[in-house]
Amino acid sequence: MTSSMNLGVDDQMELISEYYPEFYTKMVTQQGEAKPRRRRRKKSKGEDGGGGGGFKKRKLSEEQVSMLELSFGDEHKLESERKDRLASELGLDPRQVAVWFQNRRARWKSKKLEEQYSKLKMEHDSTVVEKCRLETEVLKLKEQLCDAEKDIQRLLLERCADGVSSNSPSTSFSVEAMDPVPPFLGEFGMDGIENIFPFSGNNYVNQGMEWVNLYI
Amino acid sequence: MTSSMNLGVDDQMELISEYYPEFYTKMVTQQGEAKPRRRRRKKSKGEDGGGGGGFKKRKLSEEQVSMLELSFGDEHKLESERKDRLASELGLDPRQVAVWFQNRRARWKSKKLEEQYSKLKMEHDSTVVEKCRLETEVLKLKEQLCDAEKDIQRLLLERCADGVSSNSPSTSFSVEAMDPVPPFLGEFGMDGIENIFPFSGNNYVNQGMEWVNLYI
DNA sequence: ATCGCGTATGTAATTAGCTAA
DNA sequence: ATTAGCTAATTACATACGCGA
Repeated sequence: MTSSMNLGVDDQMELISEYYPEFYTKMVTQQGEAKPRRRRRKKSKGEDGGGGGGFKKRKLSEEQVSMLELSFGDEHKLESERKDRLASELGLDPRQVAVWFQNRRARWKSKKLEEQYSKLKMEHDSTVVEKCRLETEVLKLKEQLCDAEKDIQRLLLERCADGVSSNSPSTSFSVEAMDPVPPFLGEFGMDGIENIFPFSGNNYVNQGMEWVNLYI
Repeated sequence: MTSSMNLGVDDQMELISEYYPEFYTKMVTQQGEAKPRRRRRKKSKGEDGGGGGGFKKRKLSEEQVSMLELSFGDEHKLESERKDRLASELGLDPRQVAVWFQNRRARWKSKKLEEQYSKLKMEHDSTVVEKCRLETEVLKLKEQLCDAEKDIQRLLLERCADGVSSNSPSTSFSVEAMDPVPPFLGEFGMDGIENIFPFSGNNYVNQGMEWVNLYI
């Protein structure tokens, strides 16, 4: 509806012939068929290829494509020399070869991107599983720690109760033990415990059992 | 120049409009000039036989595109009715409108995919960070648990040493009275031990249970 | 600096295969 | 069974950018 018809038919034909120069079109057919009046191409396969109104054969032959693929596999870049060689070998215009490579690179890129996506997806999923596992482990450990703390409190109370007379050089512990112990050993809260039990040094963990000597 | 000499002008137009619908759409925008004659294309691909001339401008005008975008924003699918309406409003072949929508959907899809990728990437990264945090937390908790366990061992030894003379097994249970720990202790068959050490029997004991033998 | 070339990106159009009305 | 519309892949062209002689 917009203007469009300000060009004459000749001009349009000129444009057509410029746009679709024969070298890629292999043209043809020119079937004398009367008029494709109004008809939309009755697609279905054969019609076009055979002689229906097909103007051009834009599709590359299988051989051409496989050759191009082979070359692409060697190297995604296309130097002039290779381009010209391929073009003459395959009977194509160098321009076609160049365009094919451009498009092939684009395709390769998006496929690559898709691969990366699914790779990342896998990685992510397994990381999520790991994270869940760690979360439950943390919960379990916290619970255990809580229980252990309760045991310690119990033992301390017990000792405090019947150990007043005994030789424990650290009666002060008992007093300290009465302090409100942090109900839940905080994420980083060994401090409370250490204050209460100064005998549990930081590093004795490494060696393990020397402390036994103190009591044996 | 091409092979259409045996078709009348009308037929040519029909073919043209069928295969190259863009020819009766824009062209305009080309500053009025009836004949876009000779070269504009600098050169390079120049060859192009024939007559050089013109350019094609197959691009849709901005107005057309923005209209289409608007419509696409409303709804990605395109019903016939809308297609025809748009086509006549924009002076395009319905086929063009359909093609535009198809391509637009494809673009939209790949953009969407890209978004999803970066979203997943973000998510993944933050999950990895979380996982690291959890790992260190697990280590810390294990250490704390180990320390607590050692304290318990020490206290038990202490109690044993003290209590040989006057141990009141019931005293420890008085402590237990104030312990609201639910007795879900038996998971790992600690029954015998719990009788002796009625602490919250939990898995944490399992880790270093060997020492218990010393007292049994 | 300009030009030529290759590349990257975006868009238009075509084709083949599939599906549903 | 035909037909229209869709997706996915292809082919082609244009435009813009970078680089090197």
